[in-house]
Amino acid sequence: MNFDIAPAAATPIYRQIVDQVRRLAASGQLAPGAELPSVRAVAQQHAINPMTVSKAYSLLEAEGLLQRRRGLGMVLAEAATPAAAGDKAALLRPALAGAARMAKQLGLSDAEAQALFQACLQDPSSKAPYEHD
Amino acid sequence: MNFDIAPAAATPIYRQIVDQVRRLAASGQLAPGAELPSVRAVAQQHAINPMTVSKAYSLLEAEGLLQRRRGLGMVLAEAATPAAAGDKAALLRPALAGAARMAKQLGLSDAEAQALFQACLQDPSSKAPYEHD
Amino acid sequence: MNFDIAPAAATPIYRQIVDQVRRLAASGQLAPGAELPSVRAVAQQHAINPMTVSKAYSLLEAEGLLQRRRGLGMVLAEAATPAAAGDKAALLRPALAGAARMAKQLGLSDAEAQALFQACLQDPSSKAPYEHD
Amino acid sequence: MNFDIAPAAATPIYRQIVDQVRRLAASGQLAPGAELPSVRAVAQQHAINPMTVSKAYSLLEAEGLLQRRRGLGMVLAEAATPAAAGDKAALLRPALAGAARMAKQLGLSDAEAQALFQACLQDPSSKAPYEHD
DNA sequence: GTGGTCTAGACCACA
DNA sequence: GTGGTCTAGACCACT
Repeated sequence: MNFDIAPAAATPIYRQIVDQVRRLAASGQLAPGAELPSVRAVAQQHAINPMTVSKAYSLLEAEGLLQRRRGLGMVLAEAATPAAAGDKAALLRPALAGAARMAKQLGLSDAEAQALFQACLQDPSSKAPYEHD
Repeated sequence: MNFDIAPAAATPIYRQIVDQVRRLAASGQLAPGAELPSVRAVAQQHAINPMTVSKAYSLLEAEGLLQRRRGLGMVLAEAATPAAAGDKAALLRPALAGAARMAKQLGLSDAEAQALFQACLQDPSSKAPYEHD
Repeated sequence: MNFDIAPAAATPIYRQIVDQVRRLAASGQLAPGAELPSVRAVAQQHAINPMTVSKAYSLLEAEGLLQRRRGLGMVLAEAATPAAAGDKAALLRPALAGAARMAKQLGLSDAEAQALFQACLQDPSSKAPYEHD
Repeated sequence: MNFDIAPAAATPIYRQIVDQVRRLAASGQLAPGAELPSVRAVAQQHAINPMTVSKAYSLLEAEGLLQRRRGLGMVLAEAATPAAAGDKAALLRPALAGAARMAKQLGLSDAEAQALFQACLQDPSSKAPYEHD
């Protein structure tokens, strides 16, 4: 399991992790009982502070999404079943709504905006949103 | 000219202004030479501090998008044609790319994501993205 | 007589005028009794506010360098004889001293700095110093 | 690392900092990855407001010359090689070009101007340029 | 510890 | 009228 982290992005690192776990859990790509990479492993891999990863995990634990298994690290909580389509939509909508407002301000037609989105869906490269210059 | 400001959003106010001017300039809705509302006017209208508005304008000036007409106010730079102000697509793509990655992590199909985006384009309500809790 | 005015520069317009008249008078390029261009002419030629030109002339009058001849406009005061070389140097030194400090911070040798200055002396084009981005 | 700040000069403090960092980066005296003194440290050392320092750093970040290491401080951007930071000559030329035009207006010969510049290079004392009266 | 953001208010300078 | 600059102090967020 790899997190997709952009240290220079505007969204704080701990939040990038939290949001990603939420989404992976909602989609079922992370199954109940599945182990998460250790704090140290994540920290080392992305050259970030272990405290940052730990903070993210702690938040997810407080939320009930993760469980601490002694000596084993964190695993996805058994109760964390994949979400219904509606719930998934709720996690995605804010981002899309923001993009939609931007498209309007840019004077793009709905068709143009959708074409651009389609391109992004097919090409998963490119950077994170809201980066500071 | 009115800015669309959400004081409670996670994105700082000054940045909301900066981003909006960029998009309005790129779309041509703000023509080169056009006057921007005065710092004091914007501040009063949205009940925010003049310095916050001033900060946004200063950044845009440093960026070359705005020019100071001394003692008169700020105008959109003559050189800031919609083309020069940056591709519309370039201003929108980061947000869409981020949303696309989220959709993948949620296990949504491209069609599902597109449908949700379509809904957002037609319903301009809803909140700003990336709000902190 | 033409003033060399850069409306976008950091130094205020009125001060650009004041300093220029001082230098032209010190050098003798503007002789005692010589007429200065009218406020309206300068304002129109450079698309600046007549009040700005007027302010500059008033300051120079208060300084004794200009005299108001009724119906004739401003003329250089009879008492304004060309300055000695030492005085001219005094008007130029601050600018050169600032440039010298910059050269040091840039790690340029004296020879390199002088070569660059020599180039500037021979090519009178290029922009004003201290422009805001 | 110490900044050279003149609180009484006409050039605003934040701009003195910005310009100095630019020059130190261009000269290589500040290497990519090097840490800058903290906002609070600079503020305390020169008895100025932290926001003033912060403003300078923010501008330099927007410019791409500095990068924020969250929670740690600012470092010179990795991409900011002396070359990329802008030609040394480009940073010095505007000041020299302005001085050259002044010299012409003063009726000084190139040799006289050069001699005066030479003196300034050897005597690093003297005041900042463009002080308002 | 770090920087970011905003406020409130002051004073200046320019046109 | 306009924006620019700085201060003092608050609170937040990240590491």
